[in-house]
Amino acid sequence: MPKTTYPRLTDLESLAQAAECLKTLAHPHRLRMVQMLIQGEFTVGELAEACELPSHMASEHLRLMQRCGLLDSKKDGRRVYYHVAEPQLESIIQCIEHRFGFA
Amino acid sequence: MPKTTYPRLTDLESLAQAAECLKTLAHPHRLRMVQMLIQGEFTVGELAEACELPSHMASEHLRLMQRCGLLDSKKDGRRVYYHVAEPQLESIIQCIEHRFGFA
DNA sequence: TTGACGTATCGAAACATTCCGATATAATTC
DNA sequence: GAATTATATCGGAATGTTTCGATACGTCAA
Repeated sequence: MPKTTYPRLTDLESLAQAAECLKTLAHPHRLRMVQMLIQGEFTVGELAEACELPSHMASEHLRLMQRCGLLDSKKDGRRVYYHVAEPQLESIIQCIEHRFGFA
Repeated sequence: MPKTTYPRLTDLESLAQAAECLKTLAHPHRLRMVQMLIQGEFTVGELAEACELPSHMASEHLRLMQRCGLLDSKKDGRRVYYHVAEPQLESIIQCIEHRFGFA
């Protein structure tokens, strides 16, 4: 008797990578930062102010998102501008916005 | 001099709710379960086997996803069938699959 | 070249998540 | 009703995340 057949399964290693990105995104302040960054570049200080955070904490959140490839940054004098690096990020945010009725 | 203008910001409470859902989804075994469930109903045992997990752990993962509204379940005898409750879940998974090149 | 500014890093406390063995419940079979 | 099967819950150890004050670094202006 044959075993139950399942849908094709993605290997757990790829899923773990996806999960890490998602986990990084799954934070209210980080979601707000990404919502802003989808519309353009902002500095650490601007993102911090929008999230009502001390800027050293904004910096830390941004570092995490940069580390997993969601964002990138460029320096201009003593400011650092962050921007979206992952093209798919906008669609994911749109799904989320659509789901939760804000937008 | 006027303050910098930012994009309209979603309130942090809604973002926190979205973040909680995302965090729940952000786990390799849970992603695999959801990938399966998008294609139909499965029991705890089937999902556990597909993830190579003891079934009491699958049960726990499923409980978490049910608690935040991603899944729902129905009982049939001593088996419990889980299925997708959140319609937007499929699009989110598609974004992720598209991003990571599996699918 | 001193002081202020914008950003980043460090270390530790507080908190949350994951995993697992043990145990419990509920439905079925013998 | 005793044993078996499928699922769920409990408690705790291990691990990871978040936050925050303190501090450091690079850049700019005076």
